[in-house]
Amino acid sequence: MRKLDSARHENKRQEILAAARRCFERSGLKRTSIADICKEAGISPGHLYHYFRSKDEILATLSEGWLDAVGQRFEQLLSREGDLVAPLVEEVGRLAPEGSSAGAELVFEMLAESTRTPEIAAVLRAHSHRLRTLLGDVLREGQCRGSVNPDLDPEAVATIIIVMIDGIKALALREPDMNRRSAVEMMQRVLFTLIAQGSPERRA
Amino acid sequence: MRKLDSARHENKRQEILAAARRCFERSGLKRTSIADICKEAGISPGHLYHYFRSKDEILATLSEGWLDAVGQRFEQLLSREGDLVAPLVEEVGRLAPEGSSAGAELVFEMLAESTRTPEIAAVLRAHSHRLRTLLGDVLREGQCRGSVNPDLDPEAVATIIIVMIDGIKALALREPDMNRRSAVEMMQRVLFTLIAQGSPERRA
Amino acid sequence: MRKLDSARHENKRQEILAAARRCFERSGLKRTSIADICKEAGISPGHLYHYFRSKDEILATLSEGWLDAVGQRFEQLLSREGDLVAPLVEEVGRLAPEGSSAGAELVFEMLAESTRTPEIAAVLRAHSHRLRTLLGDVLREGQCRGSVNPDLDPEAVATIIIVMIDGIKALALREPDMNRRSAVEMMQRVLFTLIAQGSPERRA
Amino acid sequence: MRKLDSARHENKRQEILAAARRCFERSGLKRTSIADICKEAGISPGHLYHYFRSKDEILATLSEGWLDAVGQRFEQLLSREGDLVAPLVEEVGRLAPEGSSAGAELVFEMLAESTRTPEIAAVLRAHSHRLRTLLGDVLREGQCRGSVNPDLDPEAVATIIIVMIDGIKALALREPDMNRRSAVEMMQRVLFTLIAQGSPERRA
DNA sequence: TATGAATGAGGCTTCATTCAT
DNA sequence: TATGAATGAAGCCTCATTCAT
Repeated sequence: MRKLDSARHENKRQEILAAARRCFERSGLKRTSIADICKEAGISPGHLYHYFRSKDEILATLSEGWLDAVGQRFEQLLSREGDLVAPLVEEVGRLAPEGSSAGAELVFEMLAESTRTPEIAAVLRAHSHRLRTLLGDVLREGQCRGSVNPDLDPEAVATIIIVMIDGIKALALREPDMNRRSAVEMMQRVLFTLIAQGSPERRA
Repeated sequence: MRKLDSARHENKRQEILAAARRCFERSGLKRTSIADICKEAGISPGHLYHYFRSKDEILATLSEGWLDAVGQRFEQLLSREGDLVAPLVEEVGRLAPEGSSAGAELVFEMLAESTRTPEIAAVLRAHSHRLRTLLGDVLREGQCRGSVNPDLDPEAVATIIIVMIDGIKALALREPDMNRRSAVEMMQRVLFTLIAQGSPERRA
Repeated sequence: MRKLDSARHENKRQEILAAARRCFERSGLKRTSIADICKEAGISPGHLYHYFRSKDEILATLSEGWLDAVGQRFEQLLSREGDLVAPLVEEVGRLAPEGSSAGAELVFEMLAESTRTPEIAAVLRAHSHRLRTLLGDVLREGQCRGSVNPDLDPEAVATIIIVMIDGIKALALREPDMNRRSAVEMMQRVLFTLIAQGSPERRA
Repeated sequence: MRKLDSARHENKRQEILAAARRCFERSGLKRTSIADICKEAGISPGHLYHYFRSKDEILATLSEGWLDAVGQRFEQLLSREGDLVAPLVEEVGRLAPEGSSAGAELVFEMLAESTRTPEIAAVLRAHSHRLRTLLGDVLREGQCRGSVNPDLDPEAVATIIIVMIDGIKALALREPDMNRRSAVEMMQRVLFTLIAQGSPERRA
């Protein structure tokens, strides 16, 4: 009984989160009202408060799940065989939103909010840490396997990668009509040059 | 007579803009109400509308001025003698917010808003274009002077630089406590390697 | 359960409409604020928006209901036996506001607004059409029964009647203290002469 | 000196009135702000208060002048030779706004306001009286000349005419797209039949 | 678990009018 | 005579949240 109920509860929670996500992506954080989310989720305003204590909690929960997904993709890299550099660079390129700006606005709205909402700041920080750790692990593994330049500091490179990912998302918003392909490719080349093991005299 | 009056008008406008900027930086775009700005500027709620037609117009004006400032710094590069690569890389590094996050939130809030507010999108797009042109000019000039790798496409590199600048600002918000020095330095190194023409042993 | 709830909802809607109507009649369209209506209805300012999307919607709904009532009175004429001319003329006379100006101001405020508010214009136009159709039907029926002059164009006469009704309402506002009885009677006589079939010497 | 000044003053007053009229006709009574009038008149908001004590005073003054014009047209009828009925009916028909609704909204906005603004009520009442007197005079003169039915009460007929004029203006707002020609003609025919002395078989 | 009625503060903006110059 | 800066109350509407059922 309990199990069932809590499973049901969790289900509904996820449904609401999904609805919230759709709303946020459609209309933005601030422009999405609780009423909007309820309508999208097909529940009543009052009922939502059985599942979440506040709008902020919805956002926080949502963000965690959403950022988790990004993390997972990098985690999978580790389980691959052979060269890691190419797949890593590939994966970074894939994060560049191709057509739409995906949920990039949401990230930026969160970044903007983070100075004033500690919970959001915490979520973002946690995600950064995790992503850096993951990327660091990948790079370290790459160094073991000999495909990544052993002179590099994995964490610093990981940070560079994070910077680039955010930067490209920003670009997608700054110039939605731009063909970002060439920029992304050049960025991938830069990254490849930076990471790949090769003629060691090219780098310090 | 006229001059004086319109000077006064312009003065007040600037005062209000300054007040708005303080408010935006203190509380964020959406959390700042017209009333807040008026209080900060020491005027009555209605009076603000003698100077600006709407909250959006305030933001747009503010942004233009603010983004202009960034543009000017790059413009000055062009008037320099000798090598342009080092100063350029230097300048990019300087945009990495050292202690506070400067007005970075504002940019991200604007990026977040841009999907839904065409005016803001226009401002951001215009700034991107201008910045890319400026950076492109600097790089081209560098190619003429022989300090920049002539094989590079100036516009593509300019785009990379913009991506990096935004990315670093995001980083400053993601991890405010982080020592970003090393990350910035590494990024500068990457940039230098990308741009600079010639013997790689020139750099550490 | 459902039924009950939506009945309740409808009830409250009607209460609010009634309150709005009282306010409009007391203070006029533009001088009545949402706050006034809420106070009159005994609800909070925000709550009104559960029932109506805007002040305009309130007006439109109100008007429809109100204009419907007028329409019904003419509809009933059709179900009568015998002569239709006298009852019709009677009914028109009854529309002349006796003591107070009833809701005449409201109509005129709507007429004044109609040039600038398409929704209101639509309501008024729809009502005119409906009224003309109704009156036309009555007149046609009268022609069948032989009491209405068969040479008349029912629609044109219907239009004349509408003109007279509006004109009398205007008169009630132009000269509230005037004894409108004689004017109304003369107008009825004119109408009768115009419509009625038969010996012309019957009327002066 | 005085004369000149007060002539100038009067001039400016008229200019402002003209500007106000344009604004009122363009945007309606309530939607026209003092600022709008000032812009249209090319003066500053503060300055307007040298010429008029309030917005209401502007409206009152304007209305007087405007309604005067209508009065004058009927006054001229009296100075005509011969038959008065045809010209009178003609004149009434001319008041039916052909294409645009002219300033009809303004009248109705005033009618709507009149219940709550005694000054406006007074203006409207005065105008009604004057118009009735004028029309009464015309009709009486017609009776003397033998072209108007001597059995009629001139004041009552005058009232009917006023009613019809207002009613047609309302019609022009109710159905702006309607071809009002036939309605107006029928109304003129009705009026003619009512007023004219003589063989009743002349008209349908 | 579920509803939706209800709140009330707060947001942006407008505007008639006054006042210093 | 003329300006336009300045006021502040009010208007319409939104919305996160609570509460009775």
